[in-house]
Amino acid sequence: MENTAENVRAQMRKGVLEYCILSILNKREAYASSIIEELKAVGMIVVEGTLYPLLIRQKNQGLLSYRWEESTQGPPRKYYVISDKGREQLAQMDDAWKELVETIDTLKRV
Amino acid sequence: MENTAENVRAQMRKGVLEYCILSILNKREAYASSIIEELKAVGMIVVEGTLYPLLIRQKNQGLLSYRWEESTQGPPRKYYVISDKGREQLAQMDDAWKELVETIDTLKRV
DNA sequence: TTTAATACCTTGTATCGCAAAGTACCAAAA
DNA sequence: TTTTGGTACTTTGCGATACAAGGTATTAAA
Repeated sequence: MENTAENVRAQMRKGVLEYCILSILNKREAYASSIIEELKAVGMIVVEGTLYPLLIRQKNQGLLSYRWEESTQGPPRKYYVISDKGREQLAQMDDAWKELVETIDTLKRV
Repeated sequence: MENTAENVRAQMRKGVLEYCILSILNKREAYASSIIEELKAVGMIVVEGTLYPLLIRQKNQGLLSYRWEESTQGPPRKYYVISDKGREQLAQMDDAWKELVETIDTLKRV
């Protein structure tokens, strides 16, 4: 049972990923590989085996829909689009996130 | 599969609990029930079935030690104390937490 | 037609938090 | 003395999440 710096980060990310996905899709449509790229760019490594099931879950919950689009460089891409319900969920998550940040801040101070 | 506001909060807390415990114990020694009280006070409900195994895990990792202390009102209490290794881990977690907060912030903006 | 790149998907595993139930100690009331 | 209620610690079974690893399919270039 190791506890590297990487493990610590992975641990902290738990449960926040869903929030990140909705946040990304709230800005623009995207397909899985591009989402992974964006997350990697901000230092949040996510692997395919994590992302695909997550997208399917959110789609099944009605938070997302998707459409196929041809690519000039490879197989067709599944572009995900956030739904009204997804935006409601995102608003809730924004609140929950703010609360969490404040909670940690309070805990450290008092 | 419901998605109430409470579920959203519970989701977000995942993985952050360990950080909270070390943060609390870095301020002062505490026993499980008092830790639950403190977390409840800042709006972070945690139940016994979650906290006790977590404390045992952290103790087994050498992040904490404990000592028994008599109570005037009930059975003896197991006071947990953070160790040097625990403080190192906490420092790593502080960094990881800051990074995560910045990451989310970046994701929302760009 | 083979190879490389891109993209999507599935399976098995470990871990985490929760719900629920159980054990034990102590003091005050019956 | 026995019972009751409060406090505290512990365990078991479950559902959900992320990861590792491997698989399938499409396209274009060699």
